[in-house]
Amino acid sequence: MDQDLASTVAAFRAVMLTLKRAKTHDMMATVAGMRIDQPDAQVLIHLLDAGEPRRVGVIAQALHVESPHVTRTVNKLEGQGMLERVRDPEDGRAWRIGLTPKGTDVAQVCMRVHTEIFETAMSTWSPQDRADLTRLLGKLSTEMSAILEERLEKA
Amino acid sequence: MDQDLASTVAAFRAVMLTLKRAKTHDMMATVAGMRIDQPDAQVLIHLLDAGEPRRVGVIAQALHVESPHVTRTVNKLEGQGMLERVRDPEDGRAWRIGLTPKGTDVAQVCMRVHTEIFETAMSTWSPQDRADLTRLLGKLSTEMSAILEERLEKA
DNA sequence: TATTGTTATACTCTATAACTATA
DNA sequence: TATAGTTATAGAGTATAACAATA
Repeated sequence: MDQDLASTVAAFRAVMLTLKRAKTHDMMATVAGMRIDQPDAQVLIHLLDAGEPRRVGVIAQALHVESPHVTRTVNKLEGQGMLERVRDPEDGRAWRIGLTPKGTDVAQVCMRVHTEIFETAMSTWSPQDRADLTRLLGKLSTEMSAILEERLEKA
Repeated sequence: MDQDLASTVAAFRAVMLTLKRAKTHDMMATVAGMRIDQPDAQVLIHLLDAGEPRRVGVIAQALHVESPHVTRTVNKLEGQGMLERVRDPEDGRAWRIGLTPKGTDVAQVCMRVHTEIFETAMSTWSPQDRADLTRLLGKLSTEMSAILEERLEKA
């Protein structure tokens, strides 16, 4: 049983390591014909996933980074015509960051590239196995986020 | 079905983001009472997992980083008495990097801290769900590594 | 006075290039 | 000449601190 747990952690770590490294991202970006770095892709994907404009602070929280990091990424992408800033009508201090049509296109490509790797890896799986992985990873994600959030607040 | 896939990728990304950030690692290290950074922990865990001394190049390949990065980490850990270098008897150019007793202790703590988070997250799961996640992540890891390795070679 | 975001700066992690030594 | 590893350097990614503007 404990061996199972160790295997789970090891497998997760292995996938994470392959996805995290720069070469993997570069290869994916090249395949997609884009010149874009990892933080850019994360912001774009997040906004596409959200389906509506979001504040800098909200994006930072979702990506688990500090807001200055998001500010710089947003500035760059705004300069490239992928994002646009609009004053938040309900709070004069805040902005809403939204995807432009161009940004939406690029975000979709980014998401597609990520998805495609999983799709290929699972191409021979049974529908049951696919559904199970989705369900279990969803549970794992929810519960791990809650645990870590709680512990970080304590510390 | 495609929605399933998108959810899977999103869930994986969410877990990855929480684990990757510095604050999470720092919190874990503090809980474990250690002052150790992320690359250190990765090398120690890899060697513990391997169960025997390994070459620098082999470690680098397993962690998906370049060898100079491993060299520096190993130098540091050697200076702290956690690793030891022994000339490879079969190849005078190479070294075998092994855990000292102290390094083994620290590696076990590192691994335990990681494992404990997964364990807590899955504490209420059925044995079936746990076993399924282990099996499916194992498959995913194997196939994704193969795909990415193949594509990186082509590029 | 607290909060949203930005600017400025520094640190961590990782990659590339140039070199040494053995094969 | 090819390979294992190291040293030196540079880059990507992220955090912290100090500040501006609005609430």
